[in-house]
Amino acid sequence: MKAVLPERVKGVCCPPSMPMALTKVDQSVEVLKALADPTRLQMISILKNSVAPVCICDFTAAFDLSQPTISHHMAKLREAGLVDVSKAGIWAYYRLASRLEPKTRALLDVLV
Amino acid sequence: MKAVLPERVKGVCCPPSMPMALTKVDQSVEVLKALADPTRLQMISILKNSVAPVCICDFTAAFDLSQPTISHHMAKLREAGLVDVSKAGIWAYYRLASRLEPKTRALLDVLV
DNA sequence: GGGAGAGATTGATATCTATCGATGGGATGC
DNA sequence: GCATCCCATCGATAGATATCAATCTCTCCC
Repeated sequence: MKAVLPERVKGVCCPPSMPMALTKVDQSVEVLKALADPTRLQMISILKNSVAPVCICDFTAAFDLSQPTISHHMAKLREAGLVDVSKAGIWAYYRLASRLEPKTRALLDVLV
Repeated sequence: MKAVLPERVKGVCCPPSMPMALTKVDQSVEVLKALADPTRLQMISILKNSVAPVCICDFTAAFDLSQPTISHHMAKLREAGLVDVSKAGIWAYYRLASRLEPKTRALLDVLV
């Protein structure tokens, strides 16, 4: 359990190299922020476990939140590229995005 | 591409069942919130790619942020159970938590 | 055309979060 | 003991976020 530590002198630090490209960090953070909310994570979970697109009115009925708030959360998921929307008459149907990045797909497979 | 939609009558919604337990949702959200920040995601990436524990002074030197801010971010990772700390004299060394939940481990494997 | 319903947008507000300066708590070394 | 260094914590503040009421847009139906 004893790990090898670098020789260290007072006031001298050894800045580690950054293994992740900054663009990749920002992309991942955008997706993580979209998922880091109980309502949105449950929405994604529901969509991932649904074979058919889900009417957003069903989410509004299921959660104890106002209609604008549900719409706001779904918009966040849309902006992050996680869901696609299709209109059918006066209803809006959402589903998991069909063209997800492989890494994002893997992330959702682990999460939900 | 045409999906089968449920028969729908005005004003009648079909609340979907919640596939995720609420406790699991909250646990996941806590980890996701800890990771949903560029600085913290890079910290985790660095720790995951390091064989030896990393002195927090090295993070302070690497990022363009004040020492209290670096300490604050690392505390967030600590509170989420993602990292362990060990003191060596006046230095604090951080490493990826040894007893990570399998799901959390899988999450990090996908992310970094 | 006009009324009604679904959903998105806007505006306002309260809460959370990231950041920094200042301070405190140990450990080291003189 | 006392000065110094590292790191955590506290206090304050600016910016981001979640939430709701009100409004707007679009579609459907009479």
